[in-house]
Amino acid sequence: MITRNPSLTDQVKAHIKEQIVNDEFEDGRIPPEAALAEDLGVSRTTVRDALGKLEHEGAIYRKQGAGTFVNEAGLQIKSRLEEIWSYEQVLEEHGYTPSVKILADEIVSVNEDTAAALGLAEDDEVLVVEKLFLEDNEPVVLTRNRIPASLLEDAGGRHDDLPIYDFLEEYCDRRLSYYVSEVIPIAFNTDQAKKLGVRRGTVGLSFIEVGYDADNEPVVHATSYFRDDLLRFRMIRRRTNT
Amino acid sequence: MITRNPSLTDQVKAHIKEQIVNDEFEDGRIPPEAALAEDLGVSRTTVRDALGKLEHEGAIYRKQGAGTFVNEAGLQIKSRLEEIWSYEQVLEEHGYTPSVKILADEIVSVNEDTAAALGLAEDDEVLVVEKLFLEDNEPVVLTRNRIPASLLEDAGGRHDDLPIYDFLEEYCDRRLSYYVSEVIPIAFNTDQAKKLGVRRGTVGLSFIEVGYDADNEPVVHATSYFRDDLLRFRMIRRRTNT
DNA sequence: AAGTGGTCTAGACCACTAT
DNA sequence: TAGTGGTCTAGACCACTTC
Repeated sequence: MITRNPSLTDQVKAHIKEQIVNDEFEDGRIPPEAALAEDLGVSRTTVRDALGKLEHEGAIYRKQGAGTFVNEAGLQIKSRLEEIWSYEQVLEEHGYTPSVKILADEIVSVNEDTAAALGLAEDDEVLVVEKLFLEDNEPVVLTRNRIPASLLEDAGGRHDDLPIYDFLEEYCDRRLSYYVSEVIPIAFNTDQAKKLGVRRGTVGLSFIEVGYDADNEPVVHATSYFRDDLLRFRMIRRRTNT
Repeated sequence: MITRNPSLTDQVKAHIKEQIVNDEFEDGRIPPEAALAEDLGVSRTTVRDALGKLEHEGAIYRKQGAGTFVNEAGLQIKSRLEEIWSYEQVLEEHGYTPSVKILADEIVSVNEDTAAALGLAEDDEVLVVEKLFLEDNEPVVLTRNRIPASLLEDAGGRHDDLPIYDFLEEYCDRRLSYYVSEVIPIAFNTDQAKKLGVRRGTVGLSFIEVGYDADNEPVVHATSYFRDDLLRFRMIRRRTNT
């Protein structure tokens, strides 16, 4: 069930983004919205939506009355915390060729934390998949995903090499919509340190998160651990007028 | 120079948010956009913009063809990393009555890191303000802000008790627009531990960030340290279609 | 005064969900 | 099939910056 017809807005966004990356705008100044709309044969609203997304990503900034400009500093940011989706992708953006090692892939009884996170009963079962992401044989990220066994349509076969969101679409017919993540600094314990190839007590970042599908149902409980010396996250924090 | 006339969109957003908080929608179902538009006497576009902001905040979720619903889980999230602006506010949301202690407030020669972050020359000067945020006499957050001395319009007087963004507006005529933040786990050193009232080597979270004004000029270099045992951050990570 | 982004309207049509 | 959110248009007027 593949859907996806890039919206006009996304096409416009991609088009402008490409011109930005290729440095096709003089002095980093992007043409007026009205001009872009006419050139591309779309309405100004469509152009504005596209520019709004680019602004949110940090690729451009706008000044009322003055114009729209390329944000050189914003373009440099990699590993944006708000946008991470697959760790393969994150590592690739860092210029590495990542590999993945499956450390565990089994169906077990749910533990207390996961049951609470996913709203399961004590005696429910979950599929636990533990993976290690490496770059040049150096471990960088350790993840553990827990998915309710009741969601699995097909219990057999090799499938653990898929990114978690692909797995959920493929084998559970659920589309991951967003995560609520807790950001936690930790000193790795013996097990984590061994898997990540560092000394016990080394400090790193971790996430504890719950992923929700389009119906706002929790579908995955995940914990991730990162080597701070190899991967560091950034984010753009904007003013909100609550 | 006070501007600010809440836009129609923001008024609509606040109105709907209030109804959500007061649990005025049956079964967590929010009325159709067309109905809201008619009831409030605004266009559907305005309603959609307002709902879009609420969705981004995690207060609601939408399902094409089905409707718009209250996101009970999303409403519970406090201390959203993307939305932090003042630490006083963060602590208040946690139910504390925060106090602030000024540990330093002086003009000094810039160091290498700050010069690079703010694009200053070697011999430039910066105003350094170090603050400790406490709840019930218990330290929670330690921050150090560095602002180019050249931005200061008024060098004298007491002003260090203002939140950094108010200070920048008041004394530098600059409006802080966004931060680019690096999220780093650390083991506190002797100095940090002493100020935060924990043992040396305690693990905590830290930010290193650069704040930009409306003209996209860097105006502040900040470092912050958090006690993980007292304050923990969460965030909503959404899918992006690149 | 001219030009630019910001807000808002009214309406059309499409994609998807529910029944 | 009816109802809902998603996309897009065309145009008006406002707020602000620049010259």
